[in-house]
Amino acid sequence: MNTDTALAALAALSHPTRLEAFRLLVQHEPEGLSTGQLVDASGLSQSTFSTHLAVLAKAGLVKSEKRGRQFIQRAEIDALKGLMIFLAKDCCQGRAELCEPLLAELSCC
Amino acid sequence: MNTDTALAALAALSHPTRLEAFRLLVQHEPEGLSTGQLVDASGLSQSTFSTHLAVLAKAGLVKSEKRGRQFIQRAEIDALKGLMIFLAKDCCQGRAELCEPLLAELSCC
DNA sequence: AATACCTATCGGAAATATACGATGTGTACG
DNA sequence: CGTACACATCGTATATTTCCGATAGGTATT
Repeated sequence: MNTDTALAALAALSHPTRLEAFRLLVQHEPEGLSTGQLVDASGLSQSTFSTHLAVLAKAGLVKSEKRGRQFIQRAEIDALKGLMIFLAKDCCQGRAELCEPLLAELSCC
Repeated sequence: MNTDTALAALAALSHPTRLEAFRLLVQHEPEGLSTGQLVDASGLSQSTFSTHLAVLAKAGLVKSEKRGRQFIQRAEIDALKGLMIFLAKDCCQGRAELCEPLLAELSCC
């Protein structure tokens, strides 16, 4: 993950609607949710949510798969992993002492 | 870290200038850098950078400490850690199988 | 073929973010 | 005390984001 990709992912997740949608999709891995289900959950208009979804897709955080006449959306866990590694490397580049407590807390889950 | 705090951190880091400044500060832990040094590194005007710095500070990612007539800025590693745990919990909430490969790659650093 | 359904895109209005120079506030130095 | 310095804030112009309704483009159903 390069800087531009990380910036796109951070910007995509920095909006309440998109963060909530992404979290919802992660919770529903690996089955995914249809776009309509996500629209309903968001409470926004269909068109507005569609643009939000496009932002998540462009950032590589969500992939869609055609299923009959609807689209099933799925969270890209690898993209989240990439973003976290990008952030972690900020503090780990040759400074393991900064990262150790981070890894210790992460291993709780 | 609650959702609002995470959103503020994500938004703060989603701008090239602010992400770069934060990474610079992480690299200079624990000594920190003066605001002026950060302004110079950014290439932006002093006032513009000051507002960017305020965003990082409001998100809790940077703390400043008065040092003579200048301010020393320091990265809050704990805030980064909190954000990463917030993101990790999205995929770990009772789904350890999603998180294992993440932790495996993170332990590299 | 006609219709109903699901989602994307267009057009436009309102809100927010971003940038700068100018100015204000406080601190050290002579 | 006066001056130079370090940083924040104000005022303002521009760009971007966000939202909606309306419309377009496919896909299944009848």
